[in-house]
Amino acid sequence: MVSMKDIAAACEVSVATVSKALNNQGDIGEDTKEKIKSTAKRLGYHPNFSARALKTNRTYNLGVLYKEGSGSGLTHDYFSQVLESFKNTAENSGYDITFLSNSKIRKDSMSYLEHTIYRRMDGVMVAVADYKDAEVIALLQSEVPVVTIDYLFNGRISIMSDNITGMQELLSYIYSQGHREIAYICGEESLVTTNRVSTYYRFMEEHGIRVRGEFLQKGKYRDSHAAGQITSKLLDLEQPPTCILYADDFSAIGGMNVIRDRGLRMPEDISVAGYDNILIASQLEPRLTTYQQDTVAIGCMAAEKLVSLIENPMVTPITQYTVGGELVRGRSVACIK
Amino acid sequence: MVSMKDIAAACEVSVATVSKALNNQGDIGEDTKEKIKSTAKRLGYHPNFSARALKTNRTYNLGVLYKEGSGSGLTHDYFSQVLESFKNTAENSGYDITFLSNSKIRKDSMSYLEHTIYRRMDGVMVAVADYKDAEVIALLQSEVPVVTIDYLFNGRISIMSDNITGMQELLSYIYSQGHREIAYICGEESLVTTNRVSTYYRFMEEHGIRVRGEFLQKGKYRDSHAAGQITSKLLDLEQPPTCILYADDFSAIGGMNVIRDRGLRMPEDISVAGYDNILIASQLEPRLTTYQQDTVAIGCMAAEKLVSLIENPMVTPITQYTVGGELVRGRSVACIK
DNA sequence: TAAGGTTATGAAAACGATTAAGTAAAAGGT
DNA sequence: ACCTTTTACTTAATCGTTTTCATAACCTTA
Repeated sequence: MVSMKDIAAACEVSVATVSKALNNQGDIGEDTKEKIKSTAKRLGYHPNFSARALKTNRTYNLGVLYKEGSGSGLTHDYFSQVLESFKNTAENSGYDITFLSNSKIRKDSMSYLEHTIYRRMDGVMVAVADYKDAEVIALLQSEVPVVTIDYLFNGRISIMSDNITGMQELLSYIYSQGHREIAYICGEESLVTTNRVSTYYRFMEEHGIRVRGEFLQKGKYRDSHAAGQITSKLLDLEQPPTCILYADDFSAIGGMNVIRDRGLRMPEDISVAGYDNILIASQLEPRLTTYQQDTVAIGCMAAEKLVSLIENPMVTPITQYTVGGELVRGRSVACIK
Repeated sequence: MVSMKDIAAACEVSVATVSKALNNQGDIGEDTKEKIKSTAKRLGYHPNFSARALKTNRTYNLGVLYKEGSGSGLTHDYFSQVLESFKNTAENSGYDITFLSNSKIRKDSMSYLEHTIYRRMDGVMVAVADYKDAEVIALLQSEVPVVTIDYLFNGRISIMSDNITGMQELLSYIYSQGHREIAYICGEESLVTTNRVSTYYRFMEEHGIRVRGEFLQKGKYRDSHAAGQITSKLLDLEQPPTCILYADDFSAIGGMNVIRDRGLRMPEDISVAGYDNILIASQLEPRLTTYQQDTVAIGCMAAEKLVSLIENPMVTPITQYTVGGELVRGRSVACIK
């Protein structure tokens, strides 16, 4: 592997000169600089990242902590889209990304924070379901620059998908179509769920609708089977809802199947709506009404803010950013006015 | 950041002794070793990865090169599952993974190979659609340890999903249900496509069925719209197929919608089958008949072979590994015997 | 008891870069 | 012609490890 020493020897200059020339520091004569650069290319020189990192204490490496209840890992639609966008933005700024491995798996059992320190990551993006995990908290309380996604932690930048507006827009639309008996099958406890559920209650209250206890059901995210079962229960009610709102599109699909199996028509007999606008949502029959979170903007903003925090810690405000989405009017909500 | 020097000072020994003690080298007295280890813990010592990498020339970092035609990035079902499994296995062996960024995006425009060298990655897993890309070829021809997924390159270990058996099992099943007029809408050119198409031809030949030209259609992977259009064409034929086989489940969904829109029933009027068994395949109506590739085994094996190649280059055979999958009998193929 | 063998530890070089400080030569100013 | 400044470089220290070789102390054994 050719190093600066080799270039220095070839050009008969010192290593320091080579370093400065390759880093475009002003201190070097034009001709020498050119000569050094061309021999570097000719010899096939590539800077040694480890050496540079050792000296500068900067790795240009960002950690990604992702863990989610159901263990779907990278196959999670919402997150994998956010991650893809985060990765692209980070790479544009010269940062690579590395996963913070789940300590439970790892042999020598490093914690997230230890892993971060070991690799000397410049910062970490955190997107987890379980913010009560002690290891996650340790990381959030550390000195490491962090941005969180869909979670607020004191003193940390956070990027939030606007679940309040999202839920509001969905409900407004459903309401505008004449629905008053709207059930909501929510997901596991989390900030996202809290925001959505409280918005549901507030919306109902603001529109003078009494929420019946059975209409707010606790389900699981991305579990079509569970959603199907709850849908069954809802349909069995003496006064079933006219519209069921699901925690996400996967759940909606589970519900839709149960509805279809019962010989009910959508949306004539019952309306449904999801959340996320996953790829096949547009291919469902009927086309699903849902809310598309702006995963690209979320990932992009997370990367931008994290990089800014790393490179200009003093001028980077520690705040919460909210990213709106877009209502997708499918054909799964009937107009019953 | 506490370093070995600090521990050495605290224990009144030399840095060399600390290094040996922490790495469990035999050369150290039991009591000193214990003392060093406990002070290391007490002071909150974490080894500096960059320094170690600089000295040992090992980063315990694996590159992942992934690029796919449609630009779906991490949101690609098949790949994200393989990657998840690869990542878990790699982490178990003490390796982290880093994405090889797409050079087109990167500002300073490093090639894949340059990126690999810059980060001094110990090895790379390659999963791309376009194996004609000059940068990909350069990487494959380099000195870097590599495993490829679903592609054969001279002198490289490759992990292949068994598309031949997969296609055969699907076709056998469809055939066993009485179908003879089987159309196949394949994906873009690639080794995977080649394997599947040739298997299709061979199967037909072996069963004495003449393949009609219109029955082999060229589509795109994961493009439900395109698949829908081609489905339309097939249905317009004077003698339409009794079963349409799609390149993947996404495409199948596109086709199913067109079929439904035409008022045809599945599988009574026409049968369909997909490939991949994506998460919602089981939720479709009718439940999709498809073939599930063993993404977990593929990712796991890729990581194992790559690590083995890195750690024991001499005893690691350079061969091709084939990973079988499983036929998923849904309800989308009718028995027409 | 001297020669040889263990065992535990230390000194120092090396990995490949960055960077502060120093220096010689050329250029500029009066 | 002399002093100052600028330019273009070099020297040398440093980052935190690993590793080879040296060394001192102690233990065998003939």
